[in-house]
Amino acid sequence: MKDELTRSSVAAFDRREEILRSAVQVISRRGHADTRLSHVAERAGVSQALVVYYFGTRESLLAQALAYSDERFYERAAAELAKTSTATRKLLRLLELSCMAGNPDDPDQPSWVLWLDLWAVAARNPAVAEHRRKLDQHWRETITTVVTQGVASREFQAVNVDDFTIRLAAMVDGLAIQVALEDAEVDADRMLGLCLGYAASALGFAVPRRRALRQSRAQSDARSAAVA
Amino acid sequence: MKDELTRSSVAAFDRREEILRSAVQVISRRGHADTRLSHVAERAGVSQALVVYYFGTRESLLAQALAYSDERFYERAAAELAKTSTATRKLLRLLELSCMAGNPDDPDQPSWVLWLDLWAVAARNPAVAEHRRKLDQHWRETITTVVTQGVASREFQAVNVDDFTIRLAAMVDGLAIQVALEDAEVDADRMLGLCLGYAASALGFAVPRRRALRQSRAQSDARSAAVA
DNA sequence: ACCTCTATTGACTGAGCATTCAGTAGATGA
DNA sequence: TCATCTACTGAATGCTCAGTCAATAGAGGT
Repeated sequence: MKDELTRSSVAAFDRREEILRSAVQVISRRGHADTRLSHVAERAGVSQALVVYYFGTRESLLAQALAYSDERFYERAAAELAKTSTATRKLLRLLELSCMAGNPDDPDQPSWVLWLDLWAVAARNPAVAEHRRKLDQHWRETITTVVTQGVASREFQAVNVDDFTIRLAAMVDGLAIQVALEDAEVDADRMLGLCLGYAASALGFAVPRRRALRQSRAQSDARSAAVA
Repeated sequence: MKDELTRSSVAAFDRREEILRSAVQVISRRGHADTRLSHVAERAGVSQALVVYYFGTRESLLAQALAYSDERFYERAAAELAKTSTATRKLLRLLELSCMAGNPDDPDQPSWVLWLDLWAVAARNPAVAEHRRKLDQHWRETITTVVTQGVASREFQAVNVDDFTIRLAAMVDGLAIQVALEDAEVDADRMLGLCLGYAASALGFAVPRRRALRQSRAQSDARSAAVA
């Protein structure tokens, strides 16, 4: 599959993305700080010089890789939301997506570890910081929209939407840290339960029984297996 | 003040801590990844070789600096708690301490930026991960103890203490990210308000009017000024 | 007076790595 | 068939740094 594309003469526009995907994987495994151009090149099956050819500098490559990774996540979330109708289901789905901390090897399912790097990098790199700010704002707007819809449709009780959104987003981030760092108490399932519980009690809706990560997990495991 | 100690013949045991403090400051400013032994040495006013003499490797120095920084924070928090009696006041104080994202130059008041680095490093370095896990557990136990006390004394309504603790801790971490990265919506005051609001509604106590960060801020500003 | 131990340094080195460069192979088009 | 452009490479280049080493100065002990 890969080789065909590589050999094909028109595959040029794929290269860039292929390198980005490789970079995401390498960063996930080794961390932003320990990611070398040579690692990325090797994983992408190209020369180190080509990576520079496309991205100019290492810093630029890494920044774009980080951006690529979480943009994919938001795209996916948006797509899922569009397929869902009621606000309650939308919120549920949003939280489910947030709680699957994918294995670092599947580039389509970004792992939370990358966020840890993103935050650390954003703390000193203004360009990355700006990008992160935008993504975060976008994310909050997504939540806000869903909640507002739910309040309007009487699925949710009236709340201060801004406060709720910021609290929920923060809780997700905070729990994600625990999951990413493999805390003994908090795994992905617990994380989902805690987020769901908070949202349900703040918004006054009932949590559907047995809404665990089973289905999503099975799905993603299948994909990982297929890839490997 | 510094010079006397440096010149003194018995100051040897200070060196180590002095270097650690310098490392904390450099990491705060430049980030873990961009911290060089030479920077730390320069700031501590010693030779680069001496830093290696005390800490062996760069990695070891940085790990110990991170550890040093947040241990100081917990020590301070514990001391403050001991001075406070009612559970409500204890919780208030805990949250206030969590919400002052100190300026990176004051090593006694660790800034949240360091946590971002700590998390990113912990994701790949098992030793750091282990240390972080312990600290986090300790932190949760602190919260749990206060809440349990409050429930027992009827200051708080009965809750699932474990769930509450994890949620609150996560919320603090998540909001801290925003504060550290200078989000437009969330600054330290807003952070405190949101945490306080959540705790108050979950535990059913009343938030004291006008409990902002003013006093703590003034205090810390004064100290920073004195140091500079 | 001599030894030894500790804290400290300046100067060195060698590895690792991003970036540069001079080129090649193939496609496109005139 | 020649010129040009794009994708791509291998091999240099040169810099940055962590870690080594041999040496010194002073303190304490004998």
